[in-house]
Parts: sequence; C-alpha cells; structure tokens
Amino acid sequence: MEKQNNLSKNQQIIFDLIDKSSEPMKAYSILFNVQKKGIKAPLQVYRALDKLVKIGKIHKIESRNAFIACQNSSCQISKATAFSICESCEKVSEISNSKLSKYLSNFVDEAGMKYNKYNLEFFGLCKKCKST
Amino acid sequence: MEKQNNLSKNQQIIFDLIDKSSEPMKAYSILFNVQKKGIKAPLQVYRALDKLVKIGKIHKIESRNAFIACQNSSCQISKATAFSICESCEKVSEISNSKLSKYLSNFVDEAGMKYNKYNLEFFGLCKKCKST
DNA sequence: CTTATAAATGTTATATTATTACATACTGTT
DNA sequence: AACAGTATGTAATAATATAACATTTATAAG
Repeated sequence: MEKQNNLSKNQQIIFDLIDKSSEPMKAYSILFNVQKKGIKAPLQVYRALDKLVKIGKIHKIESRNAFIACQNSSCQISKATAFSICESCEKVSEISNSKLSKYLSNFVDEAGMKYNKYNLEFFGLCKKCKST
Repeated sequence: MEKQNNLSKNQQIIFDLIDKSSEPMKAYSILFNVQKKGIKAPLQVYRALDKLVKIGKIHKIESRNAFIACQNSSCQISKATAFSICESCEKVSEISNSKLSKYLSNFVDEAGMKYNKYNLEFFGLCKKCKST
C-alpha cells in the first residue's frame, strides 16, 4: 500500500471504492455503493470526485462519464492522460507510454500554440474481445 | 457551399445551425434554436446528432458535451479527431495535423494493441486569452 | 408499380448526470 | 482564540440523454 496523502473521509471512501473496481465507475453507481458508509447525496460524491481528479488520484473517462483510479504511480496531476477503451467489453486501461506523452506534451499546433494539458482516448477491441 | 449529401430534413436543419455557430453547441441549446423550425423534442435533436457524428459531419467535444461542425473537408468519419480547447474563453478548433494523426493512427500500445479510433483534446490558453 | 426494408420522424415519459444554494463543521495556521 | 481554507450535510433543481411505441418517408428489388 502506498501512502494516501491527506484524503478526507469522503474522499478516501470514494477513492477506495474506485481503486478496488476493475472497471470505470459512474457517479451514481458510486453513490449507491457508498450509501452504507453514510454518503447519501450526489453532491457529496461529485465533490469528492472533483477533488480526486484535481489531485490526480483518479481520472475521468470523458466519453463514458466514468472514473478510474490512476494506474500510474508517478502521476500527480491529471495533465496528460491517455486511455485504451475496448468498444466491446468497455474495459479501460490507462496508457503510460513515455514516447507518447513526450510527443503530446511537446506538441505545437499550426498556430504555434502549446498546451498545458491533454486527454487522449483510444478505442478498439481488447485482446480478449478480438479473439471471440 | 459544398454539397450536403443525403441529409434528412432534421439532420440538415441541425447541421446548418451547428455549422453557422462560432462555438460548440450543446444539445438543449440546439433544441431551443430549432424549435421554430418544428423540432420540438430532445430525442429529435439527439437522433440527428448521432447520425451527423456517425457520418463525420460534426464531432462531439466530450469534455464539454457539445458539438462542432467538422472543419476538415476531407474528414468522412469521426475516427481520428483532435481538438484545441481554450480553458478561458472555451473556443474550440479542430486540429488537422497529418503528422499527429499519422502518429496516433499508427500507435501501438505496450500490449501490442492497435486502435481503430481515437479522440484527443488539448487544453490551454488561446492566443487572445494568453495576451490579456 | 408494389412490396419489402431500412431510415427517419413524432410524441410522451423517464432515466442519468451534474450543479446551485445555503447552513454548518472540521483542520491547520498565526 | 481567531482566521482562512477546506470539507460536509441537505434539499432542490438543472442539464444531459435514452426508452418505448406509433407512424411516415426514402430506397431499392422484383
């Protein structure tokens, strides 16, 4: 177990749930799962999610409106994220590829603009789904 | 004006609106704007949007739940999309950079998996916002 | 032309995702 | 102890998206 800095009660409960999950979790599914722990309202969930995203403990999968725990131990802030999404089974993994992240972090567009943040989602069929 | 293949009545109305807009449009803002043309229900909007996305006439900006017209005349299908998003004024542009799209289309992850589709969103400050 | 099929439409209701507003409490300083 | 910043609790509601069902229009094959 790595040290879990400074998370508040609700943040910790919600992070633990997402971290244990094998798939991205949606906000209301999280809510349902933490009601026994006393978190009763959507806003309590969204507030914790916002904070966890901000500090990089979780990422939002934008195309799915769902959240996964950061799988990259060195990731502190969600500034440069890339995900692999299986269009069949909906399995999502975080991609940690230093060549890719270097390439994208250094990308300069036609107008000479540099970016301080990006999010990339790849779609395809995972190994398992491809073979069936 | 380029030829607008095969769009149905509702699709054409909604495409025209999005195409004229200088910023990404949200579904319910679209709905509001086309009510005078007889499109009364959310579902009518969402169905047209789905189709327009499928055929590549528009793209969804996932992080904003909004839609913009394809700015790349050669783009037939929304298989490989990249956008520049200003975090201050929310201006969004489509990035057409052949090196970038080649790089991403050919990307193979650690597990040897190739993808048939990707969506990339870059965030930063546009020229105008940076200078103020 | 007519039959079959796919695509699009219209309509009502409802599900899902997310935020506003306001009151209170906890945590870590100085 | 006083302050500032962060977190919590609660109710209400806004914003985004889909399900289900009935009907119509467009396209193509015989």
